[in-house]
Amino acid sequence: LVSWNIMLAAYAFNGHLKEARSFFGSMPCWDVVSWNSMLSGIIKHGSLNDALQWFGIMSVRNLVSTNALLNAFSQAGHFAEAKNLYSTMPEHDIVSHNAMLAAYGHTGDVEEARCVFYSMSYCDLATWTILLSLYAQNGHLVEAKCMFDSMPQQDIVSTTAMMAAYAQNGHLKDAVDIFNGMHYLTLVSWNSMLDGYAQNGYLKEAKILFQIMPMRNLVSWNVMLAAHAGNLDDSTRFFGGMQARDTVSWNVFMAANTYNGHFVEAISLHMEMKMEGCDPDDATFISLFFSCSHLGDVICGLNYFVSMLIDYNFHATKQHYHCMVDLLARSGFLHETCTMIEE
RNA sequence: UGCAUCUUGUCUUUAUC
Repeated sequence: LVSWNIMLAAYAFNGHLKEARSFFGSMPCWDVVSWNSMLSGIIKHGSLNDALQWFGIMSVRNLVSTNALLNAFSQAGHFAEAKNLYSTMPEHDIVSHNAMLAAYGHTGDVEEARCVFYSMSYCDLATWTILLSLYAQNGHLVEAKCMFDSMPQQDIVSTTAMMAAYAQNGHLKDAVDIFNGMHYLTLVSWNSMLDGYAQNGYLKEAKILFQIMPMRNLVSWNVMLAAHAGNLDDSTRFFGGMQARDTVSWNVFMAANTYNGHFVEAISLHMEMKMEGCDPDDATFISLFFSCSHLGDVICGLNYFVSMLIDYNFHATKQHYHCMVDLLARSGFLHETCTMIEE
């Protein structure tokens, strides 16, 4: 059974969901790991609805299944459901707590995160690292450093997190010091350093680092694409030269267009990205709303808003509502703006 | 008591101010 499970996990983990499903069907017997492997494959590569459906038909479940679902909600931006599941699930382990903490990291809810943290009877390296990043990403660099100093050991992940924390908060020198002191570097370390240079205005250094990096992935390319956003020609050239693109690449390029006032082009990129097989995400819609807002095209913006809710089944976040308020208000629909705020 | 398969941490994109 373990051998079968390993094969199943290989299919599911790498996104071959069709093969995984048929392999699952051909198995002589199943245990909770089999069901969970399929579930996590669907969560990683499929839709939330498919994951929920699979969860519904699972004949055995355990805490791992529930934790996976909790993470699925969080990844999909359904934080209310995540919180609800977390507070109603019959038992928790450190993975459940960490997953919920990470979810609060995404919403920027520092206070809620603190409550979870104080309720935990013990924590591990992941807990400390989640808190470190949560503080750093919300502008609390001192607290982030405090987490780094408080953790019982520092591993490659937490050290990289601290490095990124410095870089993201404008302390490039400190980030470089950590980078130079690291015994070995992962792709994430390289990307963090690359982004540090790019975001802090050192484009020349970023270009050099990009050339000499021993490994690169799409994140590295996207960082460099974003670094060129100030100049639409450069950005267009770089984008055109990319051998592969994902949703983030398209989002970055859309942002480059809006940044340079090319709102119509930004909106049309949305069609192109779909034709290339990249699905829009919540950030894509924020860019779209922004472009519509600056074009004064309320109808177009509202259409996209409805499409986001109906066609894509996304939850509108606070950011999306802010954009809609901006869209309506800029065009003088004050009454409708107030209605949207109130409702 | 110990070894294999499933869930949590670090990198890139977005609005307002």
